[in-house]
Amino acid sequence: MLNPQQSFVGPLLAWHEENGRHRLPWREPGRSAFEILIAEILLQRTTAASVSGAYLPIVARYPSPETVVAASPEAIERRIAPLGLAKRAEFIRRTSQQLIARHSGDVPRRYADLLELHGVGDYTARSVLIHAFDEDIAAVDTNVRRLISRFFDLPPDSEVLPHLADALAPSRRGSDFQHAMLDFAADVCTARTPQCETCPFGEHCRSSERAV
DNA sequence: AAATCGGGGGA
DNA sequence: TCCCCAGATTT
Repeated sequence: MLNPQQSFVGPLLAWHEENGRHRLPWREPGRSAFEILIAEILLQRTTAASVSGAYLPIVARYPSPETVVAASPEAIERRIAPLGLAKRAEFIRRTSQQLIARHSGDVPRRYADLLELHGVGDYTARSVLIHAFDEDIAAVDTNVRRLISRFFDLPPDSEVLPHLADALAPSRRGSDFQHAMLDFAADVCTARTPQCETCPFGEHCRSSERAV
């Protein structure tokens, strides 16, 4: 019985290197913490494919909290409306106000400070820490929950799942690991018809014996 | 704890 | 048509 680093993390990172969605615009090196925060808010309950079309014009027009606050709320909402959940325009506006008032316009590096931002919950706060500040932790969204619960044969609502995901995050590769879990769950370990036949985990997946 | 927000895409 | 999507806020 291999340990999870050998049976899960290693193959997952290898799969990601070959098959990951590396061209998504918010993953480009050099993105500011604010641009990453905006991406994570736009990605809430919204497919990466959908956000990828709208992201570049938005961060080009609103690259900083100051530019958000200076703009009209209606103009921001018009750009977000095609993605659904249009109240996220107000989330972004209020969060930008908070960043200016309490953090000198910068994105804070502390989890507790991030959580206080309007529109930022546990997942988004962790995502910013992972992708903007290189923390080796994990963020459990619907994709990661599905992947981990299947691979380790745990109930999807298990409370150990976030702790397990954190423990699996490899040193200095938290961002790659998070992207790998998201991409693999979106492309192979999908919600409806997972591609178990071609899954690189094979029988290491503890759900592989059974219909998933 | 449950309701609500939401348009877009895949099966 | 139904289900799902890098969740969080409100009730």
